[in-house]
Amino acid sequence: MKPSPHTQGSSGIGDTLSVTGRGAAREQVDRSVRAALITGRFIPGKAVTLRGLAQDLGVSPMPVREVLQRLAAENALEVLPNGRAQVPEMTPARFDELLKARLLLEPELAAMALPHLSRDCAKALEKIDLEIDARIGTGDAEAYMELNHRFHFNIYDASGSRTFLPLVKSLWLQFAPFMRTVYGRVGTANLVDWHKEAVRAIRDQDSEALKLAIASDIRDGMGILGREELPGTRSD
Amino acid sequence: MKPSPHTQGSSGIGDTLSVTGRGAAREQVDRSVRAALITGRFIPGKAVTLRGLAQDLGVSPMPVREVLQRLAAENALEVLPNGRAQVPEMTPARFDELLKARLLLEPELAAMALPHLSRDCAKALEKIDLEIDARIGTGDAEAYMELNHRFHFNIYDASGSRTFLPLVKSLWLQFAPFMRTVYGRVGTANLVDWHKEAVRAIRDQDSEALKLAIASDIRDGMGILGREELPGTRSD
DNA sequence: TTGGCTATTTTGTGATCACAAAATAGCCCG
DNA sequence: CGGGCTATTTTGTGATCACAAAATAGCCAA
Repeated sequence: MKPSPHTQGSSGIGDTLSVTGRGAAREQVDRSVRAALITGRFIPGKAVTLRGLAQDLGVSPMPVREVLQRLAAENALEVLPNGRAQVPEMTPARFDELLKARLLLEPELAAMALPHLSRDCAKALEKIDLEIDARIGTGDAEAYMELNHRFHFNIYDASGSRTFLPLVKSLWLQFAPFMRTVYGRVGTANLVDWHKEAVRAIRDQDSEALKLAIASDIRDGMGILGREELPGTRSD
Repeated sequence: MKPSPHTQGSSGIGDTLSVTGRGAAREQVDRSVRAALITGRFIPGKAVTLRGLAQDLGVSPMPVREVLQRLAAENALEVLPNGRAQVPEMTPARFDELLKARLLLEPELAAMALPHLSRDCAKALEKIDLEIDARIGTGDAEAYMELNHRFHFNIYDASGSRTFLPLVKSLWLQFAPFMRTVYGRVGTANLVDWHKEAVRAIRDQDSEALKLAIASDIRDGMGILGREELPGTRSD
């Protein structure tokens, strides 16, 4: 395979998991592409080709088409007038909007999940956070993003929400690919650990404290970067 | 065509608009289905079939598949484990979530749009609102929903947002099909006209007043119904 | 060497086909 | 007349094909 300079090459997306059943191919493609987006393995601005992905995953272009449409609907991908799909490039305005939307929705979603979060869940979250501490400073941005994602959605998923949860997932798909670019450069260190504060709030079933912890975590996580990375100035 | 009792019959969705060009078929299907959803022409719980829609619109099942995937990703449709797609039925919990999400996002989005709303835009909005007043009391729920949608998105679209706007559009696609069911029964009368208040706020470029007007409009519009329609009790 | 043009290849799109699962209709038996 | 079973039809899914547009590579001339 000889990828052209404007298209995304085969970048280790394929996993040879073959489960037979209804909608198996599409589900496999969906999981693979979503995982690739969350960990930032797609380069913004470079086109992801239908046949390329299909070949990488060992399926026909058909299920890939459907998955790409879904991800485009979630604004994880943008389709250009020519029909090519790519991870949209980040702009200061878009970054500000994403931050604002996250701050509005995620603390609320965490509060919704709070009643469903048992002490065992808190234990599991603490374990994830310890893994994050271990990986921090190693510069392994991909592992950090994976774990951070898992921490947040271990909380959010407990909400059982059918409205807020998809919205928040869409937001994560939008900013995650960009974070990778920056974490690789800035590093993941010197983040105040609001995760521990969140775990404490969950143990105490303290809704307001949890909302504050989540909001602070978002602000810190997205505040570190963005400023030096993005061109132009932001007003706040 | 003989629709089975569990599938959506051909319900006047097709419009014989044929524009040639790249992605023309998909765009036509997309517009048609979205319009049908916004005006509540799909019955919740009844399956919408691939081949049925394709035949109604005079295209192959292929572009319909992609559009349905997109709408499923926006939570406008739900796909059952068997692969059938349908408008999800409303539940009290989902209704509350939709209301909460709208109250969080839409006033903010309107405020973002405010600087881009000229005096001419205010005039256009006033015209739409007058049309609404004319149609109110006639019991024409479909026309009311069409105009109300146009009023709100004449504001929202001006924001140029690439994050909030899609989220809000997704929310509208989720509650609109349900509203039709209720408006047909309750009627569209006795709504306090917060639209006029919104227009005034736009003329004055008063951000806080606009946010308040939008929030109040949402609360009134969704408060009238829901309570008597939905089974079970809601806590607030 | 470089700029612009053409030819080849690649890509998205829409249609059609084959297949298996699911839903429906029809039928027989009680 | 009603209920459970089977046969037919319908449906979603994945693959493949044909075509036009777009992108790339290649080439020739200045």
